[in-house]
Amino acid sequence: MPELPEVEVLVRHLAPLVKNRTVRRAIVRRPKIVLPSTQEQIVRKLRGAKFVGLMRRGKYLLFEMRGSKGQRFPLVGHLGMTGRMYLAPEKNPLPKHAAVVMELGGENFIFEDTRYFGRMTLDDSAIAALGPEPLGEAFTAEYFANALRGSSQAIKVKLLDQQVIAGVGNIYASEALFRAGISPRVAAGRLKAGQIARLRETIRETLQDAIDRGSTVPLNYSGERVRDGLFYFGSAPKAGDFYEERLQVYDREGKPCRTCKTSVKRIVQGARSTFYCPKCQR
DNA sequence: CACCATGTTCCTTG
DNA sequence: CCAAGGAACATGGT
Repeated sequence: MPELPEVEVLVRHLAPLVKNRTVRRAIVRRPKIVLPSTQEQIVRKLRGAKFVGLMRRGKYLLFEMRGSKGQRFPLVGHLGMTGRMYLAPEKNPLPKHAAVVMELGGENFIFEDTRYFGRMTLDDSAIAALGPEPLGEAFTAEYFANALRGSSQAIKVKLLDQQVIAGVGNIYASEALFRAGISPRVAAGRLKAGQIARLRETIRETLQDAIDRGSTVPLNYSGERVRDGLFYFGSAPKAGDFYEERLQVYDREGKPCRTCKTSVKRIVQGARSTFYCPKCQR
């Protein structure tokens, strides 16, 4: 579920649910998930702590906590590839891959992650290393041009560099390049000023559209499979029963480009799939 | 069985 | 030292 838009939607969903709640007890079922913190540190620090606020930075969730002695501290979450966070009734059995559980009284805050690539840690150093927020003011065309200058790396690969832009992942990188009409294989440093400005725009549009359309997973696990906006590749439930096409190229290998009908191509860059239209993307 | 998967980090290579 | 490429991590779906 995890690129910037998914994390943003999750944060908006979770923030009012956790605000002012107190952690009675924290359980670490998968110690790897809290690294570089230790299981003991997490358990000790979270006992009696209260949720003060919740923000997103790149693909990270930043929980602002107030400890039992009044001290503020950050709790940093990352969903990895398969992480999910939600509240569930305390009587519910814990899911198979529950990595960290916080008992809130009546409900549990559950961080489950089948592949265990995610994080829930007290260490916030990763945040400082991130590039600007693509939807924020610091992400200007000038900044972007500067960040790309001199790089021989393919632009698609460059877009995944969290030190350049925070939050773009493998799906939206392909999507933004399609919208900009730019080939994913061009060296980042060879883009013209106009293309860079255009790509900056399409990155912002792509991410904002995804946020506006809602979540890619069911966010509410506490009821009977309440699906407040479940969709993923290709389609999204709208207000009615209709499904709307969501992605233009990602995971559409061999399917017709929605613009020109040319077959969408899949290539591998940096050991990851890239999808693009060879005709629309020069 | 083979291959693929929304992410990040670490190792190797040049 | 730096940039770039690719494997590793761990589990599940097709």
